[in-house]
Amino acid sequence: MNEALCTCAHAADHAKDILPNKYTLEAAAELFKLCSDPTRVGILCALSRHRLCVCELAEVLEMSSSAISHQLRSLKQTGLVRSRRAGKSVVYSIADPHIEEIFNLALAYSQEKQA
Amino acid sequence: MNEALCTCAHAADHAKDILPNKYTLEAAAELFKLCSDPTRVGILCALSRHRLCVCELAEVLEMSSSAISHQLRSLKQTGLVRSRRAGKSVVYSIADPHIEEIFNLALAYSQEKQA
DNA sequence: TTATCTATTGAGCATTTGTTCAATTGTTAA
DNA sequence: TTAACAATTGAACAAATGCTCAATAGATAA
Repeated sequence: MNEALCTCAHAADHAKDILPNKYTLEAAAELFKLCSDPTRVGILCALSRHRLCVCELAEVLEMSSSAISHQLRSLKQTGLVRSRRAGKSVVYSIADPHIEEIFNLALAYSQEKQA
Repeated sequence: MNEALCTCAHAADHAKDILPNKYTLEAAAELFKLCSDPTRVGILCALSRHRLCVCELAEVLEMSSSAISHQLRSLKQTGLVRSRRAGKSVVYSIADPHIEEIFNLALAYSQEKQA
């Protein structure tokens, strides 16, 4: 930040021009952050095949309902999942198919690279 | 975890069967985590157009070389970027075009949603 | 050699994150 | 109504994160 200006050739000038603004960078980071935790990845992965209630998700991921519920909260707040009450249960599903596409692409990549 | 078993209908059984294993979920999360910080998003975004050295990146993103260098370290360790020394400078570039694709998809989405 | 520019590294520190636990709210059935 | 199941919430706390600052290393030129 408070450093002497770089004396490298200025490809930087063009890079700076085309860099998306701060808010776009933050929005993209925010989107990725939602997928940056194994628990949330598991939730999104499970929901991309089935609508599931909280306790089902808890069972699938072998975690407490409370932990799942906390994570669902962030996913819902940012519009990645939606919920609907069904009797005692609350059923969650993926809200944005666009996200699902990006998500599955990355998941396939990870699965492939692992092998 | 130590809770009474869910008595919901068992769509959970199938969901559990097709859920990728723990390591795949962690690998996917790890991949997303690298893109989950505005600084790293900015770095990847800039590098997807130009090869740039550390101090150029510092200039583009208006941050200290030290901060940039720290972030480049994680990006390099996980194989998203590569580096090459060029005189006093070290020039970084995107290592994996597959990642670039996923990344740009998410960036476009964020940019669109913002408008 | 010394001086200068560039990059990396590690310690320190404030902030954020993800979980557990306990309490509470919603819904249904006895 | 009361009891049981399902979900949410908030406090607490350990772990991880991302920065700054200062020291160090690498490369080049005087």
